[in-house]
Amino acid sequence: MKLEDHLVQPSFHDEGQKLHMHILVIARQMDLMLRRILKPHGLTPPQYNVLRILRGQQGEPIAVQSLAARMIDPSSNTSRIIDKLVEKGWTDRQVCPEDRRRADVSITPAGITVLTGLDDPINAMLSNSLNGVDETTRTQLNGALAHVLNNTDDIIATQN
Amino acid sequence: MKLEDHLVQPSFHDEGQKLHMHILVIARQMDLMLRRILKPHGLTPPQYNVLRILRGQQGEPIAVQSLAARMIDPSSNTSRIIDKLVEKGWTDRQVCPEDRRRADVSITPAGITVLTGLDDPINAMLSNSLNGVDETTRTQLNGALAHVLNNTDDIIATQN
DNA sequence: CTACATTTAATGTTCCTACATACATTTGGA
DNA sequence: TCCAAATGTATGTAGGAACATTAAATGTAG
Repeated sequence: MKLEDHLVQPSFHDEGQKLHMHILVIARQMDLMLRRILKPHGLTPPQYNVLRILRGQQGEPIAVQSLAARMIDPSSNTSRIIDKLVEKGWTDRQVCPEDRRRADVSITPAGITVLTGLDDPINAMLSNSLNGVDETTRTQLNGALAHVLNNTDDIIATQN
Repeated sequence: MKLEDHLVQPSFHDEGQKLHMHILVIARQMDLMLRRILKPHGLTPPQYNVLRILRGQQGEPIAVQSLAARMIDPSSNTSRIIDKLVEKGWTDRQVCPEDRRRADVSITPAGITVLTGLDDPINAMLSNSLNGVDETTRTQLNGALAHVLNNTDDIIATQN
């Protein structure tokens, strides 16, 4: 199904607008696919994102704000996302002794187990979604998108 | 700011994963920029999306389900989005005489006026965000992303 | 023409998000 | 030492999104 069919539109006359729409629609689809995989495990995409970051810490606890900075959506309400994960026993949170304002967060063995079970289906999904896009093209895409990201960063910084 | 800095990650070893993250982060940024432009006008991105589709109809009313099919996020709660737009006087909704299950929706002159005022800032934002990406590259990107969209469509259809 | 299925839109409900605000703690200067 | 500002996290609140359910109208088979 082409973008034009998704949006039931005869054609785009502007490659830029089409690109914009492609990015939005694909991001939407990726989110949808991810949610469907995560749902049976009682996880949302931001919660999964947090667990992934914590696993990447290899046991080293991390402050809430550093977690937030690493998230795909940095405006997420990190405290409450952690709440949910603590409830389920997948993360630990405790007051940092050196600075009692801070909360040190880390992943539990149970959290690791959940993630491990998710690795295969999610990697499969990602790899399938890029089927037929060869390595060279992927690199080119990333190059161009890095450019776009730079631009959007500037725009957002200017708005602030 | 590179993707690696956004996610405070030293590097990606996999172009596919990087591409995935690029799409998610950029989509997120585009949504943020759009929301900031729309907010003073009391519009959300899905509401704006609906108004754009209605304007494209050139006066021809459209059923709620057709509207939903044209939206970037087709799972949106179209009825309630229209509620908001009707409240503000930017759309009309009336029962379709031929099939009284249907609701015919159209944009009002006031709605057109709002959109007209938004055209310039939004086009500027879009064009700025693609600064430095030449036409050839845009076309290449769209080609590759069309491929990705095909794949995600398949995956989602299979999940259903 | 009646009963039942299907279609279309609206609504109920629960959870999540965005944004603002509050609270506790630390820091740095007078 | 004391106090104002800054910092780090949590929470209050309003609104939106996701998903299921309902209600009304139409289609269809017998």
